[in-house]
Amino acid sequence: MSRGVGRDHETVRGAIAAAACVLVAEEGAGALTVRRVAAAAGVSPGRVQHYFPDRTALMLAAFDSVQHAVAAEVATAVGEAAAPEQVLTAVLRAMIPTDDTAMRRLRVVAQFESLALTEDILATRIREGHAELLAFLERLLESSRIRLDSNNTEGTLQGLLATAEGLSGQVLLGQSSPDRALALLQTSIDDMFRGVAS
Amino acid sequence: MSRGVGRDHETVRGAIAAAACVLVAEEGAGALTVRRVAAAAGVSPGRVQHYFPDRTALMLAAFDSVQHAVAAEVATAVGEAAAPEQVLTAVLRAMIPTDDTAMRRLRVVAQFESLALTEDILATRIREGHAELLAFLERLLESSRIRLDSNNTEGTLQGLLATAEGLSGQVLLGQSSPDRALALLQTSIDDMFRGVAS
DNA sequence: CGCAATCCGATACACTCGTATCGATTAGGA
DNA sequence: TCCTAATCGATACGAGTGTATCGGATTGCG
Repeated sequence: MSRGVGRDHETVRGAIAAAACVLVAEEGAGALTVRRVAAAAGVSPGRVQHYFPDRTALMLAAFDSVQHAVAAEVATAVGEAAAPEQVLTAVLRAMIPTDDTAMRRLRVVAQFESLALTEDILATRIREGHAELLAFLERLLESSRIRLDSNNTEGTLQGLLATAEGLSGQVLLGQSSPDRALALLQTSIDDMFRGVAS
Repeated sequence: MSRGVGRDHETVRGAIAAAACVLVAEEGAGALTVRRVAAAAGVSPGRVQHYFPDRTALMLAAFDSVQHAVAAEVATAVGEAAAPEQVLTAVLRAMIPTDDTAMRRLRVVAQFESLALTEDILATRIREGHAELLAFLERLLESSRIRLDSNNTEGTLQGLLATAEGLSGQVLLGQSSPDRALALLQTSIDDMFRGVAS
């Protein structure tokens, strides 16, 4: 079944999109090309063209691929934690790359974020994902007995997310080691939980 | 004096680099091309080629252009402030884009940061600039009577810078309004100055 | 068994890219 | 004055790009 109608469309699409992601991680967003993605996936350029009509469609599929990977990472971080505070901490720590795979994944995310400054469709999707994560964390804290100070849960969470994103960028650029970034993030989290009537 | 030896080399180079910056701000890093930069600068492609031997040289010149603009912005922010706390606050607030020009400037910085994930030379220069800013702020606070808590001035500053960078990214992506980002940044700064023996 | 739909490789075309090169023009020092 | 070096525009070439198109191969349904 190497040809014909029998192929699982979504499987092939996903494999090509995944190959596109590792290509972006290693060579940047400028490598998002039909022929180079085909080479990275070990596939003929015609096949890539068959599954993705546009270069834009290829780009969006690659973005969906990382976004799903990030969502899965967050899900496992949530699953391993018990108390709401631990969930929040786990999610935030997952935004700091420590091993190679997280490094690659976050490099891809960074590349797409810079692409989003030009491509409006990407910006919209990133905004949606960001809002979804924020809402999830907000519900998490509000449904628990945890009440952050200054009755401004959303703002506090947004600040924490910004800190984690900034630290992630510092690690990606080699300005800070992963351990140092994790430590700084932890102090920010602790500062937030301090002065809280738990 | 439109031709010949009389031209001021650095002036022309700077003008082309500046045009390259606005091009990157509007169309992304993928627009960093000899011909497109020439068109944006209102200049023949041959002239751009004369002043920049490589595409890499053009890229580095454009990066130097924004870096100098950022340094100038920081300098004015420092000049307008009096007390060291005000200087720190002014520098951090300058990292959040409020008007169009700051928006464009920080968009360019973001594009170059994503390029730096692939181009090592850019990453080195960004690291140097970042370290320089960090050292400046550290000297500023240590030379004054201000002593931050936990005798960890550098770490605290790095955390604040990460927060400002993260908030800047959120504003660039439209996830947060400039006013909201400024407010969140201010609370982070206030939280830091709280519990300090001033 | 047909046969239509899908899958896939190959080719072609028009374009843009970086870069090399040539010739003309101009300014300023010998 | 004249001549060298700098400046600049134009052209050319090979490589790589997105995309359209064609033909063959394969599968599953009627």
